[in-house]
Amino acid sequence: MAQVDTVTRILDAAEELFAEHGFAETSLRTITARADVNLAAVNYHFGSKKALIQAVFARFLGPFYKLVESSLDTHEQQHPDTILSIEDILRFVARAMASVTQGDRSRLAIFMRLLGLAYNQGQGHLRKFLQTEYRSLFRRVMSLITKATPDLQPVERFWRFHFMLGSAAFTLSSMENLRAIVEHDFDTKCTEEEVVGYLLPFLAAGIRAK
Amino acid sequence: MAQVDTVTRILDAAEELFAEHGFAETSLRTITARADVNLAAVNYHFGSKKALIQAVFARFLGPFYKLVESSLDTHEQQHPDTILSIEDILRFVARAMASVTQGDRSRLAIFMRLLGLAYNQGQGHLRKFLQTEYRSLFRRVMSLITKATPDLQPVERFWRFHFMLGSAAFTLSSMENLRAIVEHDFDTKCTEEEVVGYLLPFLAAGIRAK
DNA sequence: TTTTGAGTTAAACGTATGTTTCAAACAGTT
DNA sequence: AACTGTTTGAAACATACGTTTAACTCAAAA
Repeated sequence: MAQVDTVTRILDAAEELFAEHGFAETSLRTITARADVNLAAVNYHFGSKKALIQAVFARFLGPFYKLVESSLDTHEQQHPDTILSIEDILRFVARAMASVTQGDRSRLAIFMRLLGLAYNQGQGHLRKFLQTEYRSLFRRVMSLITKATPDLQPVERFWRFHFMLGSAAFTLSSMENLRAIVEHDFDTKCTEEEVVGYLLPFLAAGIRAK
Repeated sequence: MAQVDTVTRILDAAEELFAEHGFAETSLRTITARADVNLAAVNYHFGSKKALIQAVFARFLGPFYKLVESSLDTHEQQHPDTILSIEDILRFVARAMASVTQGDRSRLAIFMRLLGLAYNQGQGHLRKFLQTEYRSLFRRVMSLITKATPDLQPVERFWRFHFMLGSAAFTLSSMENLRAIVEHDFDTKCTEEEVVGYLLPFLAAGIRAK
Protein backbone atom coordinates (compact mmCIF):
# COMPACT_ATOMS: atom_id res chain seq x y z
CA MET A 1 0.00 0.00 0.00
CA ALA A 2 1.39 3.35 -1.03
CA GLN A 3 2.08 6.10 1.45
CA VAL A 4 -0.03 9.20 1.35
CA ASP A 5 1.20 11.99 -0.87
CA THR A 6 3.76 14.35 0.66
CA VAL A 7 1.68 17.38 -0.24
CA THR A 8 -1.36 15.87 1.45
CA ARG A 9 0.57 14.92 4.56
CA ILE A 10 1.84 18.48 4.88
CA LEU A 11 -1.65 19.89 4.43
CA ASP A 12 -3.08 17.50 7.01
CA ALA A 13 -0.43 18.31 9.58
CA ALA A 14 -0.61 22.04 8.93
CA GLU A 15 -4.37 21.99 9.24
CA GLU A 16 -4.29 20.35 12.65
CA LEU A 17 -1.52 22.50 14.00
CA PHE A 18 -2.90 25.78 12.68
CA ALA A 19 -6.24 25.01 14.26
CA GLU A 20 -4.56 24.15 17.54
CA HIS A 21 -1.99 26.92 17.90
CA GLY A 22 -2.69 29.55 15.29
CA PHE A 23 -0.62 30.51 12.30
CA ALA A 24 2.24 32.62 13.54
CA GLU A 25 2.71 30.22 16.45
CA THR A 26 3.07 27.17 14.24
CA SER A 27 6.51 26.74 12.67
CA LEU A 28 7.33 24.92 9.49
CA ARG A 29 9.58 22.65 11.50
CA THR A 30 6.69 21.55 13.68
CA ILE A 31 4.55 20.94 10.64
CA THR A 32 7.14 18.96 8.71
CA ALA A 33 8.00 16.97 11.81
CA ARG A 34 4.41 15.89 12.32
CA ALA A 35 4.00 15.21 8.61
CA ASP A 36 7.19 13.14 8.76
CA VAL A 37 8.57 15.09 5.85
CA ASN A 38 11.70 17.07 5.20
CA LEU A 39 11.70 20.72 6.19
CA ALA A 40 12.41 21.88 2.67
CA ALA A 41 9.34 20.10 1.34
CA VAL A 42 7.04 22.99 2.26
CA ASN A 43 9.03 25.52 0.30
CA TYR A 44 9.49 23.09 -2.53
CA HIS A 45 5.83 22.21 -2.93
CA PHE A 46 4.13 25.40 -1.81
CA GLY A 47 6.76 28.10 -2.18
CA SER A 48 6.33 29.76 1.18
CA LYS A 49 4.53 29.55 4.47
CA LYS A 50 1.97 32.12 3.37
CA ALA A 51 1.19 29.98 0.34
CA LEU A 52 0.82 26.95 2.59
CA ILE A 53 -1.69 28.75 4.77
CA GLN A 54 -3.68 29.69 1.71
CA ALA A 55 -3.45 26.14 0.38
CA VAL A 56 -4.78 24.74 3.64
CA PHE A 57 -7.62 27.17 3.37
CA ALA A 58 -8.23 26.51 -0.30
CA ARG A 59 -8.51 22.79 0.23
CA PHE A 60 -11.43 23.47 2.52
CA LEU A 61 -12.90 26.42 0.70
CA GLY A 62 -13.07 24.85 -2.74
CA PRO A 63 -15.43 21.97 -1.96
CA PHE A 64 -17.45 24.12 0.42
CA TYR A 65 -17.87 26.77 -2.19
CA LYS A 66 -18.99 24.29 -4.85
CA LEU A 67 -21.37 22.55 -2.50
CA VAL A 68 -23.20 25.71 -1.51
CA GLU A 69 -23.38 26.84 -5.11
CA SER A 70 -24.70 23.54 -6.42
CA SER A 71 -27.22 23.01 -3.63
CA LEU A 72 -28.53 26.53 -4.20
CA ASP A 73 -28.63 25.84 -7.92
CA THR A 74 -30.68 22.67 -7.60
CA HIS A 75 -33.01 24.31 -5.12
CA GLU A 76 -33.63 27.22 -7.43
CA GLN A 77 -34.31 24.82 -10.27
CA GLN A 78 -36.79 22.81 -8.25
CA HIS A 79 -38.46 25.76 -6.53
CA PRO A 80 -38.09 28.78 -8.75
CA ASP A 81 -39.36 32.13 -7.53
CA THR A 82 -39.33 30.94 -3.94
CA ILE A 83 -38.00 33.33 -1.35
CA LEU A 84 -35.80 31.50 1.12
CA SER A 85 -36.14 32.33 4.79
CA ILE A 86 -33.08 33.19 6.83
CA GLU A 87 -33.29 29.78 8.47
CA ASP A 88 -33.28 28.14 5.05
CA ILE A 89 -30.25 30.09 3.93
CA LEU A 90 -28.36 29.29 7.10
CA ARG A 91 -29.28 25.64 6.78
CA PHE A 92 -27.87 25.53 3.26
CA VAL A 93 -24.59 26.96 4.45
CA ALA A 94 -24.48 24.81 7.58
CA ARG A 95 -25.21 21.65 5.62
CA ALA A 96 -22.40 22.37 3.19
CA MET A 97 -20.00 23.00 6.06
CA ALA A 98 -21.01 19.85 7.84
CA SER A 99 -20.57 17.75 4.75
CA VAL A 100 -17.19 19.25 3.94
CA THR A 101 -15.80 18.91 7.46
CA GLN A 102 -17.36 15.55 8.03
CA GLY A 103 -15.13 13.26 10.04
CA ASP A 104 -12.55 15.94 10.70
CA ARG A 105 -13.84 18.32 13.26
CA SER A 106 -10.77 20.53 13.41
CA ARG A 107 -11.30 21.75 9.86
CA LEU A 108 -14.26 23.82 10.86
CA ALA A 109 -12.22 25.49 13.56
CA ILE A 110 -9.38 26.31 11.24
CA PHE A 111 -11.68 27.70 8.60
CA MET A 112 -13.34 29.96 11.12
CA ARG A 113 -10.09 31.02 12.65
CA LEU A 114 -8.83 31.94 9.24
CA LEU A 115 -11.97 33.88 8.61
CA GLY A 116 -11.47 35.81 11.81
CA LEU A 117 -7.86 36.55 11.00
CA ALA A 118 -8.79 37.68 7.54
CA TYR A 119 -11.00 40.35 9.02
CA ASN A 120 -8.76 41.33 11.88
CA GLN A 121 -5.43 41.48 10.13
CA GLY A 122 -5.52 44.90 8.57
CA GLN A 123 -3.39 44.53 5.48
CA GLY A 124 -2.95 40.78 5.68
CA HIS A 125 -2.65 38.56 2.67
CA LEU A 126 -5.57 36.41 3.79
CA ARG A 127 -8.07 39.17 3.36
CA LYS A 128 -7.38 39.66 -0.31
CA PHE A 129 -7.10 35.94 -0.94
CA LEU A 130 -10.41 35.28 0.74
CA GLN A 131 -12.14 38.14 -0.97
CA THR A 132 -11.11 37.16 -4.46
CA GLU A 133 -11.93 33.48 -3.98
CA TYR A 134 -15.12 34.21 -2.15
CA ARG A 135 -16.64 37.20 -3.82
CA SER A 136 -19.27 35.64 -6.03
CA LEU A 137 -20.58 33.24 -3.38
CA PHE A 138 -20.63 36.06 -0.87
CA ARG A 139 -22.67 38.21 -3.21
CA ARG A 140 -25.10 35.42 -3.93
CA VAL A 141 -25.74 34.64 -0.27
CA MET A 142 -26.00 38.32 0.49
CA SER A 143 -28.66 38.80 -2.17
CA LEU A 144 -30.64 35.88 -0.74
CA ILE A 145 -30.44 37.46 2.69
CA THR A 146 -31.59 40.73 1.22
CA LYS A 147 -34.67 39.06 -0.21
CA ALA A 148 -35.34 37.39 3.13
CA THR A 149 -35.13 40.69 5.02
CA PRO A 150 -36.75 43.25 2.74
CA ASP A 151 -37.55 45.69 5.55
CA LEU A 152 -33.96 46.11 6.63
CA GLN A 153 -31.89 49.11 5.69
CA PRO A 154 -28.84 48.09 3.59
CA VAL A 155 -26.31 49.37 6.09
CA GLU A 156 -28.00 47.72 9.02
CA ARG A 157 -28.27 44.48 7.06
CA PHE A 158 -24.57 44.65 6.39
CA TRP A 159 -23.82 44.98 10.04
CA ARG A 160 -26.23 42.28 11.08
CA PHE A 161 -24.71 39.97 8.54
CA HIS A 162 -21.32 40.49 10.14
CA PHE A 163 -22.79 40.06 13.59
CA MET A 164 -23.91 36.64 12.41
CA LEU A 165 -20.56 35.95 10.86
CA GLY A 166 -18.83 36.95 14.07
CA SER A 167 -21.01 34.76 16.20
CA ALA A 168 -20.34 31.78 14.00
CA ALA A 169 -16.65 32.46 13.54
CA PHE A 170 -15.99 32.99 17.22
CA THR A 171 -18.08 30.11 18.47
CA LEU A 172 -17.03 27.53 15.94
CA SER A 173 -13.37 28.42 16.08
CA SER A 174 -13.29 28.01 19.84
CA MET A 175 -15.75 25.14 19.88
CA GLU A 176 -13.26 22.76 21.48
CA ASN A 177 -12.63 25.02 24.44
CA LEU A 178 -16.27 25.93 24.89
CA ARG A 179 -17.35 22.31 24.83
CA ALA A 180 -14.76 21.53 27.48
CA ILE A 181 -16.23 24.28 29.66
CA VAL A 182 -19.75 22.93 29.15
CA GLU A 183 -18.61 19.47 30.11
CA HIS A 184 -16.94 20.82 33.23
CA ASP A 185 -19.67 23.22 34.33
CA PHE A 186 -22.83 21.36 33.30
CA ASP A 187 -21.74 17.73 33.16
CA THR A 188 -23.11 17.53 29.65
CA LYS A 189 -21.49 16.78 26.34
CA CYS A 190 -22.47 18.76 23.28
CA THR A 191 -22.05 17.49 19.76
CA GLU A 192 -21.19 19.95 17.04
CA GLU A 193 -24.60 19.37 15.53
CA GLU A 194 -26.25 20.40 18.78
CA VAL A 195 -24.21 23.58 18.96
CA VAL A 196 -25.15 24.45 15.40
CA GLY A 197 -28.72 23.62 16.37
CA TYR A 198 -28.46 26.25 19.09
CA LEU A 199 -26.68 28.72 16.85
CA LEU A 200 -29.01 28.96 13.87
CA PRO A 201 -32.13 30.10 15.78
CA PHE A 202 -30.01 32.65 17.60
CA LEU A 203 -28.69 34.07 14.34
CA ALA A 204 -32.06 34.05 12.65
CA ALA A 205 -33.73 35.83 15.53
CA GLY A 206 -30.92 38.36 15.63
CA ILE A 207 -31.03 39.30 11.99
CA ARG A 208 -34.77 39.90 12.03
CA ALA A 209 -34.77 41.75 15.33
CA LYS A 210 -37.46 44.33 16.03
CA MET B 1 6.40 69.82 31.36
CA ALA B 2 7.57 66.37 32.27
CA GLN B 3 7.66 63.54 29.72
CA VAL B 4 5.18 60.73 30.05
CA ASP B 5 6.24 57.79 32.14
CA THR B 6 8.28 55.12 30.33
CA VAL B 7 5.89 52.40 31.44
CA THR B 8 2.95 54.36 30.08
CA ARG B 9 4.68 55.08 26.79
CA ILE B 10 5.39 51.39 26.34
CA LEU B 11 1.79 50.47 27.15
CA ASP B 12 0.44 53.08 24.74
CA ALA B 13 2.67 51.95 21.90
CA ALA B 14 2.02 48.27 22.56
CA GLU B 15 -1.71 48.85 22.66
CA GLU B 16 -1.76 50.52 19.27
CA LEU B 17 0.53 48.02 17.62
CA PHE B 18 -1.16 44.96 19.08
CA ALA B 19 -4.52 46.23 17.90
CA GLU B 20 -3.10 46.88 14.46
CA HIS B 21 -1.00 43.79 13.81
CA GLY B 22 -1.78 41.23 16.50
CA PHE B 23 0.45 39.96 19.26
CA ALA B 24 2.84 37.48 17.71
CA GLU B 25 3.32 39.80 14.75
CA THR B 26 4.37 42.76 16.89
CA SER B 27 7.96 42.67 18.08
CA LEU B 28 9.38 44.32 21.15
CA ARG B 29 11.69 46.29 18.92
CA THR B 30 8.78 47.81 17.06
CA ILE B 31 7.08 48.66 20.32
CA THR B 32 10.11 50.22 21.96
CA ALA B 33 10.93 52.14 18.80
CA ARG B 34 7.49 53.72 18.68
CA ALA B 35 7.56 54.37 22.41
CA ASP B 36 10.99 55.97 21.94
CA VAL B 37 12.37 53.82 24.68
CA ASN B 38 15.23 51.42 25.02
CA LEU B 39 14.60 47.83 24.02
CA ALA B 40 15.52 46.50 27.44
CA ALA B 41 12.89 48.65 29.09
CA VAL B 42 10.13 46.15 28.39
CA ASN B 43 11.92 43.32 30.12
CA TYR B 44 13.00 45.61 32.92
CA HIS B 45 9.56 46.99 33.67
CA PHE B 46 7.34 44.07 32.73
CA GLY B 47 9.60 41.03 32.82
CA SER B 48 8.58 39.51 29.52
CA LYS B 49 6.50 40.03 26.42
CA LYS B 50 3.74 37.83 27.82
CA ALA B 51 3.59 40.01 30.89
CA LEU B 52 3.43 43.11 28.72
CA ILE B 53 0.46 41.71 26.84
CA GLN B 54 -1.29 41.02 30.10
CA ALA B 55 -0.41 44.48 31.38
CA VAL B 56 -1.88 46.09 28.29
CA PHE B 57 -4.99 44.11 28.89
CA ALA B 58 -5.08 44.79 32.62
CA ARG B 59 -4.89 48.53 32.11
CA PHE B 60 -8.11 48.32 30.18
CA LEU B 61 -9.78 45.59 32.16
CA GLY B 62 -9.31 47.10 35.60
CA PRO B 63 -11.28 50.32 35.08
CA PHE B 64 -13.85 48.53 32.97
CA TYR B 65 -14.35 45.94 35.63
CA LYS B 66 -14.78 48.51 38.40
CA LEU B 67 -17.15 50.60 36.33
CA VAL B 68 -19.50 47.75 35.57
CA GLU B 69 -19.44 46.61 39.17
CA SER B 70 -20.10 50.05 40.60
CA SER B 71 -22.82 50.96 38.13
CA LEU B 72 -24.56 47.68 38.87
CA ASP B 73 -24.14 48.33 42.58
CA THR B 74 -25.73 51.76 42.47
CA HIS B 75 -28.54 50.50 40.29
CA GLU B 76 -29.32 47.69 42.68
CA GLN B 77 -29.31 50.12 45.55
CA GLN B 78 -31.70 52.49 43.82
CA HIS B 79 -33.94 49.82 42.34
CA PRO B 80 -33.76 46.75 44.53
CA ASP B 81 -35.63 43.62 43.49
CA THR B 82 -35.82 44.84 39.90
CA ILE B 83 -35.15 42.32 37.18
CA LEU B 84 -33.03 43.85 34.46
CA SER B 85 -33.89 43.10 30.86
CA ILE B 86 -31.24 41.84 28.47
CA GLU B 87 -31.14 45.25 26.85
CA ASP B 88 -30.52 46.84 30.23
CA ILE B 89 -27.68 44.48 31.01
CA LEU B 90 -26.08 45.03 27.64
CA ARG B 91 -26.43 48.78 28.03
CA PHE B 92 -24.63 48.65 31.36
CA VAL B 93 -21.75 46.78 29.81
CA ALA B 94 -21.69 48.92 26.69
CA ARG B 95 -21.73 52.13 28.68
CA ALA B 96 -18.79 50.99 30.77
CA MET B 97 -16.86 50.06 27.66
CA ALA B 98 -17.60 53.35 25.98
CA SER B 99 -16.51 55.33 28.99
CA VAL B 100 -13.30 53.34 29.41
CA THR B 101 -12.30 53.50 25.75
CA GLN B 102 -13.44 57.06 25.31
CA GLY B 103 -11.14 59.07 23.08
CA ASP B 104 -9.03 56.06 22.15
CA ARG B 105 -10.91 53.91 19.76
CA SER B 106 -8.23 51.29 19.27
CA ARG B 107 -8.52 50.13 22.87
CA LEU B 108 -11.84 48.50 22.22
CA ALA B 109 -10.39 46.58 19.30
CA ILE B 110 -7.45 45.35 21.26
CA PHE B 111 -9.60 44.26 24.17
CA MET B 112 -11.84 42.29 21.87
CA ARG B 113 -8.97 40.80 19.97
CA LEU B 114 -7.44 39.67 23.21
CA LEU B 115 -10.73 38.18 24.23
CA GLY B 116 -10.88 36.23 21.02
CA LEU B 117 -7.34 34.99 21.40
CA ALA B 118 -8.02 33.97 24.97
CA TYR B 119 -10.74 31.65 23.77
CA ASN B 120 -9.03 30.40 20.66
CA GLN B 121 -5.56 29.79 21.97
CA GLY B 122 -5.96 26.39 23.57
CA GLN B 123 -3.47 26.39 26.38
CA GLY B 124 -2.54 30.05 26.17
CA HIS B 125 -1.60 32.15 29.13
CA LEU B 126 -4.29 34.69 28.32
CA ARG B 127 -7.09 32.32 29.06
CA LYS B 128 -6.10 31.70 32.65
CA PHE B 129 -5.22 35.32 33.21
CA LEU B 130 -8.57 36.46 31.91
CA GLN B 131 -10.48 33.85 33.82
CA THR B 132 -8.97 34.66 37.17
CA GLU B 133 -9.25 38.41 36.71
CA TYR B 134 -12.70 38.17 35.28
CA ARG B 135 -14.42 35.43 37.16
CA SER B 136 -16.52 37.34 39.67
CA LEU B 137 -17.78 39.91 37.17
CA PHE B 138 -18.52 37.16 34.70
CA ARG B 139 -20.58 35.30 37.30
CA ARG B 140 -22.46 38.41 38.27
CA VAL B 141 -23.42 39.30 34.70
CA MET B 142 -24.28 35.69 34.01
CA SER B 143 -26.66 35.58 36.96
CA LEU B 144 -28.35 38.75 35.74
CA ILE B 145 -28.77 37.19 32.33
CA THR B 146 -30.19 34.10 33.96
CA LYS B 147 -32.83 36.18 35.71
CA ALA B 148 -33.62 37.95 32.45
CA THR B 149 -34.08 34.68 30.58
CA PRO B 150 -35.79 32.35 33.05
CA ASP B 151 -37.22 30.08 30.38
CA LEU B 152 -33.86 29.17 28.89
CA GLN B 153 -32.12 25.89 29.62
CA PRO B 154 -28.76 26.49 31.34
CA VAL B 155 -26.74 24.87 28.58
CA GLU B 156 -28.51 26.75 25.84
CA ARG B 157 -28.11 29.97 27.78
CA PHE B 158 -24.40 29.30 28.04
CA TRP B 159 -24.13 28.90 24.32
CA ARG B 160 -26.24 31.91 23.54
CA PHE B 161 -24.12 33.97 25.87
CA HIS B 162 -21.06 32.99 23.90
CA PHE B 163 -22.85 33.63 20.64
CA MET B 164 -23.33 37.17 21.90
CA LEU B 165 -19.75 37.38 23.05
CA GLY B 166 -18.57 36.17 19.67
CA SER B 167 -20.65 38.66 17.79
CA ALA B 168 -19.33 41.49 19.87
CA ALA B 169 -15.74 40.31 19.89
CA PHE B 170 -15.59 39.74 16.16
CA THR B 171 -17.37 42.89 15.15
CA LEU B 172 -15.69 45.26 17.53
CA SER B 173 -12.23 43.86 16.95
CA SER B 174 -12.53 44.30 13.22
CA MET B 175 -14.54 47.48 13.43
CA GLU B 176 -11.93 49.49 11.56
CA ASN B 177 -11.98 47.20 8.57
CA LEU B 178 -15.73 46.81 8.53
CA ARG B 179 -16.28 50.54 8.69
CA ALA B 180 -13.94 50.97 5.77
CA ILE B 181 -16.02 48.49 3.79
CA VAL B 182 -19.22 50.31 4.70
CA GLU B 183 -17.73 53.57 3.58
CA HIS B 184 -16.65 52.04 0.30
CA ASP B 185 -19.79 50.05 -0.46
CA PHE B 186 -22.51 52.32 0.92
CA ASP B 187 -20.91 55.75 0.90
CA THR B 188 -21.83 56.13 4.54
CA LYS B 189 -19.75 56.63 7.64
CA CYS B 190 -20.65 54.78 10.81
CA THR B 191 -19.66 55.96 14.26
CA GLU B 192 -18.84 53.37 16.87
CA GLU B 193 -21.94 54.39 18.76
CA GLU B 194 -24.07 53.64 15.74
CA VAL B 195 -22.54 50.20 15.34
CA VAL B 196 -23.17 49.44 18.99
CA GLY B 197 -26.67 50.76 18.44
CA TYR B 198 -27.11 48.16 15.72
CA LEU B 199 -25.45 45.44 17.76
CA LEU B 200 -27.43 45.51 20.99
CA PRO B 201 -30.88 44.82 19.47
CA PHE B 202 -29.35 42.02 17.43
CA LEU B 203 -27.89 40.41 20.52
CA ALA B 204 -31.00 40.89 22.59
CA ALA B 205 -33.22 39.37 19.94
CA GLY B 206 -30.83 36.48 19.56
CA ILE B 207 -30.66 35.54 23.19
CA ARG B 208 -34.40 35.48 23.58
CA ALA B 209 -35.07 33.67 20.32
CA LYS B 210 -38.17 31.52 19.96
C1' DT C 1 22.49 1.97 -20.71
C1' DT C 2 22.38 6.49 -20.33
C1' DT C 3 19.83 10.61 -19.50
C1' DT C 4 16.60 13.36 -17.53
C1' DG C 5 13.97 15.66 -14.14
C1' DA C 6 11.06 15.71 -10.28
C1' DG C 7 11.44 14.62 -5.34
C1' DT C 8 14.00 14.26 -1.17
C1' DT C 9 17.61 15.08 2.10
C1' DA C 10 20.94 17.28 5.36
C1' DA C 11 23.10 21.25 6.08
C1' DA C 12 23.72 25.89 6.09
C1' DC C 13 22.27 30.85 5.55
C1' DG C 14 20.65 35.16 6.94
C1' DT C 15 17.71 37.36 9.78
C1' DA C 16 14.58 38.54 13.50
C1' DT C 17 13.23 37.46 17.81
C1' DG C 18 13.01 37.71 23.22
C1' DT C 19 16.14 38.11 26.70
C1' DT C 20 20.39 39.23 29.39
C1' DT C 21 24.36 41.83 30.65
C1' DC C 22 26.78 45.43 32.67
C1' DA C 23 28.32 49.98 32.66
C1' DA C 24 26.59 54.70 32.66
C1' DA C 25 23.23 58.18 34.09
C1' DC C 26 20.05 59.69 37.21
C1' DA C 27 17.30 61.07 41.43
C1' DG C 28 16.65 61.24 46.05
C1' DT C 29 18.74 60.90 50.83
C1' DT C 30 22.00 61.58 54.25
C1' DA D 1 29.40 66.09 48.27
C1' DA D 2 29.10 61.33 48.70
C1' DC D 3 26.25 57.44 48.72
C1' DT D 4 22.40 54.39 47.22
C1' DG D 5 18.93 52.32 44.81
C1' DT D 6 16.52 52.77 40.50
C1' DT D 7 16.30 53.46 35.66
C1' DT D 8 18.33 53.74 31.10
C1' DG D 9 21.66 52.58 27.28
C1' DA D 10 24.30 50.03 23.80
C1' DA D 11 25.69 45.78 22.92
C1' DA D 12 25.76 41.05 22.88
C1' DC D 13 23.52 36.46 23.43
C1' DA D 14 21.17 32.45 22.33
C1' DT D 15 17.78 30.69 19.77
C1' DA D 16 14.11 29.96 16.48
C1' DC D 17 12.52 31.03 12.31
C1' DG D 18 11.65 30.85 6.95
C1' DT D 19 14.29 30.04 3.17
C1' DT D 20 18.04 28.38 0.08
C1' DT D 21 21.51 25.41 -1.54
C1' DA D 22 23.61 21.50 -3.49
C1' DA D 23 24.29 16.79 -3.35
C1' DC D 24 21.69 12.63 -3.81
C1' DT D 25 17.74 9.08 -5.07
C1' DC D 26 15.22 6.87 -8.22
C1' DA D 27 11.85 5.89 -11.56
C1' DA D 28 10.55 6.73 -16.26
C1' DA D 29 12.00 8.20 -20.98
C1' DA D 30 15.20 8.00 -24.81
